[in-house]
Amino acid sequence: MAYHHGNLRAALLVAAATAVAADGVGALSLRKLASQLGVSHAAPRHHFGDKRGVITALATQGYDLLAEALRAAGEDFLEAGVAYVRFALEHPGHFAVMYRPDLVNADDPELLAARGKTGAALVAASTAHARKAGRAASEGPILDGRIPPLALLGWAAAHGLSHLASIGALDGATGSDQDPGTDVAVLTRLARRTLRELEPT
Amino acid sequence: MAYHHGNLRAALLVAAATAVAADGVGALSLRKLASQLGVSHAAPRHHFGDKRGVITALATQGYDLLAEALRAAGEDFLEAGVAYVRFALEHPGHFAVMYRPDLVNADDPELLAARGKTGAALVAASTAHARKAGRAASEGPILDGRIPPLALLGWAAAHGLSHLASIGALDGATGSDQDPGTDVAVLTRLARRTLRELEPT
DNA sequence: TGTACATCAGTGAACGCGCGTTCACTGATGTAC
DNA sequence: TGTACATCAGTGAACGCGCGTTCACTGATGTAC
Repeated sequence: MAYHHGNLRAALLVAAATAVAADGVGALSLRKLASQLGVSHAAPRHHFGDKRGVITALATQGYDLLAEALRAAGEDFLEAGVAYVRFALEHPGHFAVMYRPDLVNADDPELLAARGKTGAALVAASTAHARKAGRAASEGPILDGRIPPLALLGWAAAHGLSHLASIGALDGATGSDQDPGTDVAVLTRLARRTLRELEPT
Repeated sequence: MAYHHGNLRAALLVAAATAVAADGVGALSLRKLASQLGVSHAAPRHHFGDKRGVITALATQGYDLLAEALRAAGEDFLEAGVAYVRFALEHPGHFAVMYRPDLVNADDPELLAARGKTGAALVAASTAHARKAGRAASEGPILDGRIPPLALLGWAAAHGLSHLASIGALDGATGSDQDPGTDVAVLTRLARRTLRELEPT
């Protein structure tokens, strides 16, 4: 074991995401993370300042990953919603922390930038949807703080599905024979089937 | 101060709901609750056994309250959704704990009964909706674990709106001049406007 | 009406625990010359 | 190529804190007779 870990910052974020996913953010302990990585318990301080800093960095990474997933879905409302749900299922540790403003440094510039990227991707997808539905003109602008009802509905539905799925509330709701449990594919299919109800016909 | 509080169980639940709403469930401390009520820190043990018991009782009370609110909304899909959102806004402490299966005694019979009542009320509302939309026959049964896509969409949307609103993510999304903040009425109106998109026309 | 007794509700001292944080430190790395 | 020095990354001992829980206890209440 070298004196310098070499990659401690990234390794801590991976360990933190895993720990939060497993036991919830309330059980997150810097000491546990450090010992898992074979490092002194004071080492994280160097990279994140304090515990809040670790959580802030995890949330920031989550927003970056989500923004990228939304961007990859293209300007497609349905696919963006599905990507949102899939992100929550595949990155439960990040997701759990992204909507906990009480646990992060609210004015961290990197956090704000990453969150802004996610917001822009959501707006892009809903703009495309509004255009497709031919309702853009009657709905007013999106960027000044108003969100078209249908776009908000889509976001809320994707978010609700994500949250419900992440806590296991949808287990048994798929009609599938196998226990869905953590089966991302099954739940993704459920999300697609559900969100399809919002597509303009 | 009488030796017997007389109403300690109920008072503890009120204090717990307030504390969770204010600082999150992670900051919940039995010692703080007890001292707020002017009671020894070991007193809660008599009524709830341990901390998990307190949280379980809070979740149970939450499900009871929600089931009653849904029932009061009648078998009306839109109003049930609005009631769901309003419940989350008016009882944030309960709501925060109802979807945290990791924090409760999973097999507590009273919890299961109360949760079952809520589930039944949700099913009733979505059954009514399916009937209204004239799609019941093609959607298959609801009670055997399958949920019609549109009903799931409604639940997910209501849940997503509730969760997003409860963490302040919708502040500024209403288009209202005033800062919505904790304004239940404004957010309820937003929820109604949003969920209306799901109504059969 | 009174007495004995069981049960219920709350006390307060004590325990051990894991935690985040602080601090002076040391080993490793990079850079200027 | 070698040396000096600044900076970066991680150490490990120590601190105080609030917490949940345990335990023997005491005061209050209800009930049987």
